[in-house]
Amino acid sequence: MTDAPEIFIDISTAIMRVAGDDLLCRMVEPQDETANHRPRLPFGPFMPDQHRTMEIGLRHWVREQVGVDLGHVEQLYTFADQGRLRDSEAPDRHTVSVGYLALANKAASESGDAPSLWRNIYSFFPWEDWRDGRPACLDEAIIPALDNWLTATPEAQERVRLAFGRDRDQWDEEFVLERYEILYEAGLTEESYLEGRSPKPLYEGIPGASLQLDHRRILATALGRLRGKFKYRPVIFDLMAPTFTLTQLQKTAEAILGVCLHKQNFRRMVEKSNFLDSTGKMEKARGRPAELFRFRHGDRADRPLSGLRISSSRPRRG
Amino acid sequence: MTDAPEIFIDISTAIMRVAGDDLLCRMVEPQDETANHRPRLPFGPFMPDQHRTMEIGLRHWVREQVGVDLGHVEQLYTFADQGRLRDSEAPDRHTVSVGYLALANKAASESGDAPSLWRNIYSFFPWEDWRDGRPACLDEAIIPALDNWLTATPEAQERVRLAFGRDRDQWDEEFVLERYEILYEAGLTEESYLEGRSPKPLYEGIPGASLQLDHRRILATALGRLRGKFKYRPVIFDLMAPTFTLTQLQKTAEAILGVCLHKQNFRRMVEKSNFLDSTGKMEKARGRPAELFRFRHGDRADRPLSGLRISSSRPRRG
DNA sequence: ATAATTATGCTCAATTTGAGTATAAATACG
DNA sequence: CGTATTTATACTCAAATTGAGCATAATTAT
Repeated sequence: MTDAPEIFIDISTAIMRVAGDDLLCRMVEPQDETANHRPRLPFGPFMPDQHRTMEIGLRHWVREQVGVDLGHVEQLYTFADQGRLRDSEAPDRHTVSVGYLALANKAASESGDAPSLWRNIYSFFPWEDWRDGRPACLDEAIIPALDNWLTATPEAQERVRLAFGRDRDQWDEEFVLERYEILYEAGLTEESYLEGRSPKPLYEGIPGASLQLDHRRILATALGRLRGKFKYRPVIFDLMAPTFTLTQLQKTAEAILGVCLHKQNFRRMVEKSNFLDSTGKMEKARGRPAELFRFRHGDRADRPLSGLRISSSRPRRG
Repeated sequence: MTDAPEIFIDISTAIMRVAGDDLLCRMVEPQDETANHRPRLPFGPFMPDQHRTMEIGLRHWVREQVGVDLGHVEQLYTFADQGRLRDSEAPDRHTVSVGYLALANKAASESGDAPSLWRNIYSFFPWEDWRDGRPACLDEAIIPALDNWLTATPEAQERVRLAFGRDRDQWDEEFVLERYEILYEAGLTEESYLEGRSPKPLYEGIPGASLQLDHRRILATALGRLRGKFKYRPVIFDLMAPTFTLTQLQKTAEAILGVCLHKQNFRRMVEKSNFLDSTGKMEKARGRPAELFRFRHGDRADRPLSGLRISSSRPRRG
């Protein structure tokens, strides 16, 4: 065994929040000119001398860089491929990147925080939002560009078909990372171009903002994980205010999944799940007032919020 | 920002295989006397100079240490808590541990490999095997010991109830890691004693062999992940021979889940999933011959093997 | 007053699930 | 040779769940 060379570990966190119909992620704006003006996630090195665990390290950097109050925190994945995280200041450094998903407590994060730093997650992945029907960018830009790439790379055919709906409407909303990776490999992201993977800026017709380093990859992992996880664990309540209406809960679920749900069936499923306590109160808004509910902690918490299998009443809305 | 101190990364792999009714994991026997004679998983340092990705590094160490042919490979988790991976030779070193799950191709791994190095996974987690009914060790040793711990640690009550069946038979077979972590924290594993977390060897009444370093923790993560994953992705076929009967497939599913399944319903579900092609052949054994099937690759592969929600016809057998 | 809007209650057919019973095709063994 | 045993497979049936929609209630907007 040769002795191992020096390695640095970066911890990056995708902090999510919901506001109205939008799923938001907290950004840090670039501070210098070298970084191409792209935003980034809060991140910093893991320092085992000062941080007993990585989660402690993560909370340290989040507090220091964005000061958001975190609820649920979950490790996503450790990325170590060389060439996907090149630091422009130290290109030879070996860096491994550990990505985390964190949910911001809604009440705490809405007060006194620069709202412009919270970006709609679908501004980075426009093809993932099907709430207004199939995203136009798929047929207008992405599929043609991928078809073009596939003529040169026929062995990727199967992967592409699996990730981007075979036949027609077979779209697994959890394959967020796989779709982003395909676009990266096909040279259809700004990141692939900047990292020298694509000779020409093929990404220019493709919508979706890019981020620094591998942060968009981490964000894709975070969205995919959140979409999967909230189907069988009640993490969605971390994104809600202390009390909420069933419509607000549904809008949150739809923002996460990027799909519309059948209202009456959503209500039926949620009621049966036994996760809600009714406060007697009502929320007044436009039409008939809606009852306000509260998440039932402890007791039966952490039971699968089962049945949240989408029934996706397609278009509508808009 | 202080500059970060030197860190080493270990990659450890739980390689799984099925033989008959047993789910096996490949071990490496300790080579010196210092290591307390406990077995370990194949592992080695991540060397970014030589390995472009961690998966390449993993395959390198696996080839060198055990020479098993790997099928599906999947990253599990990155553990970084200080004090859970102390190397007796270098106690001050900062080591981060990345765990992987790998499935051994059955055909390849059965030939010419020391069978004694493949250990039944339930020898490390006897409380996870419910195929013969509720494991006796739960009521005889584990629950009483945990109750004892809970009197000193009442805040853990909820966690314990969630992981180890509340009321009666509510047991989520995917919470393998959480259960192991609770036992570790309660001082009921050999690891907690050796790492100085438990002053007295409380683990002595609790069945289940221990491993070196944090390898049993990685193994718990691997089992939990496998139990979850094969319900919605067809990874189970990586554990099968090229052709197999439905009973063999079911035995494999039961070995993974640690639970018995209803035979007719399992058959119905598998047939509807469209994953199988029938070879015309028959397997002769004891009773009526069974048809041999083959996994249908490509075409519809990687569709959720949905409906593999256990119906668990409890005891029987034995 | 009436339209528009939102919430909620209820129905109904189709499908899926859980738990069997029944029968078929082999071997084991006296 | 015949009968028990073993294993595989086919089929049934009620209960529960799902997908889709209709109907009605309680507000605000005009």
